[in-house]
Amino acid sequence: MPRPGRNTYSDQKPPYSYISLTAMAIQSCPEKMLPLSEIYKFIMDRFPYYRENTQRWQNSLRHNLSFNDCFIKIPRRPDQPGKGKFLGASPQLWGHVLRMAVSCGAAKRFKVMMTSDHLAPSKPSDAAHYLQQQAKLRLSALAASGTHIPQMPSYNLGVSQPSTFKHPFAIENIIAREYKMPGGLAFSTMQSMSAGYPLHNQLTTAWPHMYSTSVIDTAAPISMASSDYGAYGVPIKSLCHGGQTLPAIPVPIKPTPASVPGLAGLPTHIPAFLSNSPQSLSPTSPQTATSQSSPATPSETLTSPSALQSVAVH
DNA sequence: GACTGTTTAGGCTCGT
DNA sequence: ACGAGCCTAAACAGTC
Repeated sequence: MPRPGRNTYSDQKPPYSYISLTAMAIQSCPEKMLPLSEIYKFIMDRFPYYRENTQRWQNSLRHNLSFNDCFIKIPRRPDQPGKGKFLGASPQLWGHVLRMAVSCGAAKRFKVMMTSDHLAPSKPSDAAHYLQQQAKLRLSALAASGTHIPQMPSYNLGVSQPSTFKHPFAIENIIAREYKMPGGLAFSTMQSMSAGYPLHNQLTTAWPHMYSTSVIDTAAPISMASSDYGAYGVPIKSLCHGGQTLPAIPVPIKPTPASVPGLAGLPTHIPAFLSNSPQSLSPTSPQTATSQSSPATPSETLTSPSALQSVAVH
């Protein structure tokens, strides 16, 4: 099978949702946040498909970013004039991935997108099974770290056998080709997200005067299985933000509803553990600097059912 | 004026 | 048939 190069996928529409594409762009950036224009650039640079009809897909992308709460918007610093805010990943992205696994929506879409090429020898169900496996691993890891983990009786996260599925469209396969750290660690940007909550990085970058480095979460990175990629190749550990503090400044893109259809069986406090309270995971910093002054409290932002609902494959 | 962000509406595909 | 998820188009308001 030919090794896919940067342009191998050429003009075919990538099997990614706009959410995934945006996540890729954000993760490719060391600051873990990008303005909209840079996200456009990232997508067009890597996916020739998106070099055409820019108005169409960019409008769709903006729609998704606005409609969904997988991303947070970080205001520009006063010394960073420009249009629009910076976009950063929110823990809802993990909920997005988890829900994909639960609903097998990833497999559904994956089947559609991949059956026509030679890139996905795995069964479509493997993607969903793998996501479930990774969700289970994440839950187990959080349990081991002492974080309260609610029961999830409505969801079968158990998988007998982890899949070795790795999609050539995997984010790291795309990003790593160009985003290697000086030390040659190709995936260090991914791992940095798994080791610490990217929001901290985002916020200290955007508002260094507000976010002291003392709030860096020192919780150990969660050890994942050898393969950490879900459907679409989205590296789950980079999306779930295990072991993080939760700055309060980010506001949900849209108000989170009190209840979300489709998550009826899900305990409403699940996002609380996904977000990992500072108390449980940031011993050196019981409270983030601004957790009291934010217009949107972490609980409002991250513990609503919508945190897991988010937007599937958008 | 161009860009950004939000909202509404409709269409398509797929699973139930 | 129906609902869910996703994509696209369009309109509008705000910002730079």
